[in-house]
Amino acid sequence: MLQVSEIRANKEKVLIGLRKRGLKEVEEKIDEVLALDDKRKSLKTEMDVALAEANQLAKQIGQLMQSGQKEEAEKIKSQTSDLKETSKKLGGELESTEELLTNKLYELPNVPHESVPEGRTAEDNEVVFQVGTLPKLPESAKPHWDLIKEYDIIDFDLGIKITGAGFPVYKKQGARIVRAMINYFLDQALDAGYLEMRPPIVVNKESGYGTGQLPDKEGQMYHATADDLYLIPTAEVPITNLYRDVILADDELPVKNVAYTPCFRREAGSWGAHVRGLNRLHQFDKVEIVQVTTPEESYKALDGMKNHVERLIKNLELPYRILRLCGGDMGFTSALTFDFEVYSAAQKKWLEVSSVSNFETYQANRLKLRRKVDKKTELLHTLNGSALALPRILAAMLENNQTPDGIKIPKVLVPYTGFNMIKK
RNA sequence: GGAGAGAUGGGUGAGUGGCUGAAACCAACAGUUUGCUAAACUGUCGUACUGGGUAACCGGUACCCCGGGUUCGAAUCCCGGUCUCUCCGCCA
Repeated sequence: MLQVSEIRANKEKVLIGLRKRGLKEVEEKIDEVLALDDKRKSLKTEMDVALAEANQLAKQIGQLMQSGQKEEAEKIKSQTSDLKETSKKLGGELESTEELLTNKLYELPNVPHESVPEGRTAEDNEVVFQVGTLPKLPESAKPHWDLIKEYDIIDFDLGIKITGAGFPVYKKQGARIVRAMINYFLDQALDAGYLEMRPPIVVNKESGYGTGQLPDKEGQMYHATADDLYLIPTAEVPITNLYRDVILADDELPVKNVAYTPCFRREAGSWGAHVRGLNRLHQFDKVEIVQVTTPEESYKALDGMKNHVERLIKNLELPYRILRLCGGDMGFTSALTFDFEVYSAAQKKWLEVSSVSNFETYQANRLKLRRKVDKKTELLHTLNGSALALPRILAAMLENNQTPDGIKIPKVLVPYTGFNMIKK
């Protein structure tokens, strides 16, 4: 969530930024927040005065009682009831004002970085890199949903039987490739200096709010209502929340964590051809990298993460492009996001396989994730990126690497799979 | 699931309703002493909001798991909730 102090100090910048997202009535919303904050402050001041006076009187009564001056004490007691009433009334108003303010702040997305292009939809994203030539497959080339049947490596019908649509069962060489990729991605992250974590894959409400999935995307998460827990849509949620309510020392920074987890997404409202095969699932595997760092370092860290992801995709020998997301397409909590897409040559489609973002202080503010600078506390910056999400990588790999003899496995994965070709 | 115990600052842990934002100890930080290390000594040592000041800083309020209540006054008493631990049961 945005900081009111920031909004106040840099109102113009905030307005310009939020307009880039195509947010309606930005100025009204900002002014409303500022007005509520003013109201909050004056109520607080007023209440503090009343409370201070009441405390003062209570102290006096205590002293009088102890020295046995009961009548004097009783006299003062009668003065306190007014104060009590006013502070109670002000307290109530203050509480409702604060609640309203927080709700308004929850509705404001992060302010995009200045490099974020204006725009509404994915069409407006800026392609910052794209490989020179895209692979051309013969006419007989098959999309991955046909290939997985042919080679019997993923079974959607079995998934439907035991769970439902969008929950595939990986089989035989398919299962082994998934395991190989997870290990390869984790090892690569370890080499890059990330510490491996293995978090729970269900989280409580507080964690949902901490990283901003709640209240914004309530409907996108599976909710285990009996215990009021949520299945994670990404490892970002448990990992970043490890640092909720934490004040980090300088020598603990930067935090670099990597985690493999399954991810669960309801994908309510998704339908049609673009969800075919592995393109969009309710459960999938992902290795996620997370960093916590200082405001000075965070964009350098973002670059580092971007390079890491790029290296992974290159090593997998997949054609790819990098997009700088436009204001309208960027996630609610992000200040700057790079998407990585690989080209899936039989579908002739670009598939998003990674999203690398800097959230600046937006998450840290909700998380209360800070460091000490001199004697003051300061919000840190959080970042994360997929490195990588597996199913679409697999889809592109299957399609692009199909040959009459089978499907080739990229060289870097062979030590992990133990085979270099998927065969019937 | 059954029974019991508990929740206090970075940690351990004290706390008769007013003198407690909170003892003491440990850790941490700064300094003195010291050839170095160690030891000893001195000091600092929570967070948020808020008023004043360029600032160092000074003042106010709140916070002893959370939410209510009693009281002039609550870490302390009462009610409700959450969580943790121990034992038993069940179980990968």
